[in-house]
Amino acid sequence: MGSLIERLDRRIAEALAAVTGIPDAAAAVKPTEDERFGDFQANGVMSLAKRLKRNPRELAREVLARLDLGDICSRVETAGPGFINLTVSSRFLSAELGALARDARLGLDAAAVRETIVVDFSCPNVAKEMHIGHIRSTIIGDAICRLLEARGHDVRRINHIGDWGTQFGMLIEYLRRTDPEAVRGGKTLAIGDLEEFYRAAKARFDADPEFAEAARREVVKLQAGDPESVAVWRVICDVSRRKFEENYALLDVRLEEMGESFYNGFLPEIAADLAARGIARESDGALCVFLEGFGAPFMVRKRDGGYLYATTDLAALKYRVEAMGARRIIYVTDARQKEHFRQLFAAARLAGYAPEDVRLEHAAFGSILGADGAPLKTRAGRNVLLKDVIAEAVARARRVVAEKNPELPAAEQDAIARIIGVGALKYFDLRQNPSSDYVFDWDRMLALDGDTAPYLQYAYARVQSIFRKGAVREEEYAGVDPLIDARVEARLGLWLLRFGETAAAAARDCRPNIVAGYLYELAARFTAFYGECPVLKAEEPARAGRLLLCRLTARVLAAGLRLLGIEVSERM
RNA sequence: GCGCCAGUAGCUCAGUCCGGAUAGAGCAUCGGAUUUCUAAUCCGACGGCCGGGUGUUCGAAUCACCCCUGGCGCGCCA
Repeated sequence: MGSLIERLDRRIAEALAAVTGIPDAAAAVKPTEDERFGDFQANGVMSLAKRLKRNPRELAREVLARLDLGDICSRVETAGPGFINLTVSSRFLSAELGALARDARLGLDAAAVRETIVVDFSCPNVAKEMHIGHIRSTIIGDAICRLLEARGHDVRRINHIGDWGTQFGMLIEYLRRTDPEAVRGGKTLAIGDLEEFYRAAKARFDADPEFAEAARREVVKLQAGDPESVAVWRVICDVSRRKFEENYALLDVRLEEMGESFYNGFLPEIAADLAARGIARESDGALCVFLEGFGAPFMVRKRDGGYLYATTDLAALKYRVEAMGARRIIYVTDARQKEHFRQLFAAARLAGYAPEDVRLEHAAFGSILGADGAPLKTRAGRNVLLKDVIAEAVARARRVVAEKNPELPAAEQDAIARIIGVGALKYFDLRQNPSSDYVFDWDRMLALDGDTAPYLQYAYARVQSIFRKGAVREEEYAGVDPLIDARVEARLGLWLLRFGETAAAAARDCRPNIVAGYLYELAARFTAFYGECPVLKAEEPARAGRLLLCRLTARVLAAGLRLLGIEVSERM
């Protein structure tokens, strides 16, 4: 059936086509920004009039004469230079809300075509602790996956971890020397702190020439598949993986690991294929793809014969298209890699690894800055660890819960603090357009007022409180078409109807912030309704209708937050 | 040098792809609301040459061109 906007758009487009004879005339229906202009407006008449060199107001009147929207609207009128303003009737709104309440999907329809979509996100490096630099990719990537999954797609959440490369020689050699038992048996491992381990290995590498030489020999052995080297490499990867999983569990993020090493065997054939077909050629001893419009070539093999991340990315892309059947590949990485991905996509198209109808997207995100405007670091100038950030968010939330609701049992306070703390952390990131940088601010993130997760979660808890307080049974409101009397009810109801189209737009554009903005507005409209309209004490039939609005609000809030990977609490 | 991104209220940001009505929100500030379903709330006020300029258009934060400022990226790291 489509969203209300789509339906209005279609009807008006038909009238436009009938009047002008232009079949693809766009009605351009949008919600109004000012309520005096009704609920929706169609802007299409004006641009069409321009094209036809006609008077837009006159054209609008003709379209209006052709238009019968009596089943949806209580008022349809032309205004200004050629707008058509639409006001939805309360009878229609009531029926739509009744139908929405009976829809398990809350208007969020599955996409017309189910596609396999690869989302490449998180991607930490083995032997390094996850830090603040991984939070955006992990949180945004997860939200994008949830959005696409909600649209019914077959989403592959790929963790393209950095588990291969020259630094492994150093790490393997270091582990051999400092924990030979772990290397042999692998049962216990002395790597407590991955950051520390990496730093120590690096320090030794820089200071000890004999060690450095041994490390270089290790690289060769590892790449040649030496069993013992591979075994030690596995041990290091396993330790890292366990560390990553701790973070993912805290964040409730699920990933499928396919690291760089997975593509190792494909690299020579990629280079050979590109060279054989003349797509890449030698330059200064290196093998490069020269792409039009780029300053630098796309290098796939170094002078020394080694491969680069460009080669791995190309191999991964090819694999995803050919072996996994991806119709869309989304890379959730730092905006600084924009040029790299433009080159990667161009090279993949040129090589035929990605046919034109496979969409390649770089969902780029900006940096997290400290209060000083520089990228966020600890006071000592180190990376802020992800687990520390999560712990701090939960601890801060815990203090607030204890202050606001001291009578709750400690265990429940803990559980609520986790939901609020992690939710606040995620929401603070997701509410902004991914592409922009943002300033990290604990106080704003966990503030109880304004556009924050706690505010949304609180709105949810308040709705649930109504049902608890009134010991409301489902039969009391299920199946009714709510009476829409008050303006605040209509405003809430109209907004509830837009959940599906909003989530679909966010999924299409890889923009979780669209959902965040929607939910904030929903919570605001709900609290306005809540403040003005008594629910439990209302007379029937208003009471049942308001209960239905409350139930719908709670469901949409929970479902919407769920799309962002944020949980709700029945009480807070 | 070449390229990419950003510049919107005191602060933090939406809106820019696809041009519409008087440019929105949050915070901060100020004023108001509570015998009432969680005040972790709500209502109101204040606050803008949308970095500058030129152009296209009935109409520009949005499109084009030029300039200024800041950030970032640019062959053998990822």
